[in-house]
Amino acid sequence: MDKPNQLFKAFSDETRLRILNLLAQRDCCVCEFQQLLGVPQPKISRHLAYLRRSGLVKMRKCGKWAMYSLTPARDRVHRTLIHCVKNCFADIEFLQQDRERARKMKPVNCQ
Amino acid sequence: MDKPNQLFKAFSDETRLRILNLLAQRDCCVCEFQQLLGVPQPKISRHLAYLRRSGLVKMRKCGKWAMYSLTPARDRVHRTLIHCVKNCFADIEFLQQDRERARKMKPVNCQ
DNA sequence: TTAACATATTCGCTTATGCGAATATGTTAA
DNA sequence: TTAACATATTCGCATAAGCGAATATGTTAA
Repeated sequence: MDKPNQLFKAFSDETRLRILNLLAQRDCCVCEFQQLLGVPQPKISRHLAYLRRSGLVKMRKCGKWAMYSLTPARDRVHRTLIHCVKNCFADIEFLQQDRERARKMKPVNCQ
Repeated sequence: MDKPNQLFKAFSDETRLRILNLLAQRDCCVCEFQQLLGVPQPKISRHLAYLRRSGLVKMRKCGKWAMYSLTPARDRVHRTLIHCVKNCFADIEFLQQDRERARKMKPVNCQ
């Protein structure tokens, strides 16, 4: 994953974009993505693995949960794309709804 | 092309990214892309058609040439991604080399 | 009108991508 | 230790994406 287009590719799938959109708001575990996005667990895990390989997210184990979060940006492209996720989606309804649902959901009990 | 991930997908191919990178500097016709990128003409035309369908570039006929240029950004994501092309590629060598080559090439004679 | 140039598109093929189903692994709580 | 929970991975398949070769179309200049 050096080629800049690979980074764009990581953002080019709807499920991955929804995952990144949620992570821009707060850390989540797999079962939270599952409930928030209404998507089967293997599909979530697959895309999280892709994002991990792309260097966009990292995972920490926390009891029986796997907590995912965004990594710090490595270069300008990375920084800009994450900025985009954080700031450009206000007018995209389904992404705002995902965030709203996350705001209402009690986060997993994990320190 | 409404889904935001479709826009990222347009940037996720190396040839298309190189085309957009050149267009961020100046308008080009197909035969210029061909020389500047060292890529077969049908491949260039195919990716330009893709970018046109994505609403990222527009074309004007000019004699026997087809001059391509970036379209004005329609929304925040579009604006941010174009900004990224214009400003984030300074440290990506092969994209800078493409630009440098374009700077040295005498543009097509077209008003 | 013919030749050379510029561009777009079609075709057949190969590879990449994404998916659901099934399954494996690891963790916690009873 | 057993059951329930949480997550990751494998498999087989379907579709998408990208490619080169060939060809079609349109334009200019001789």
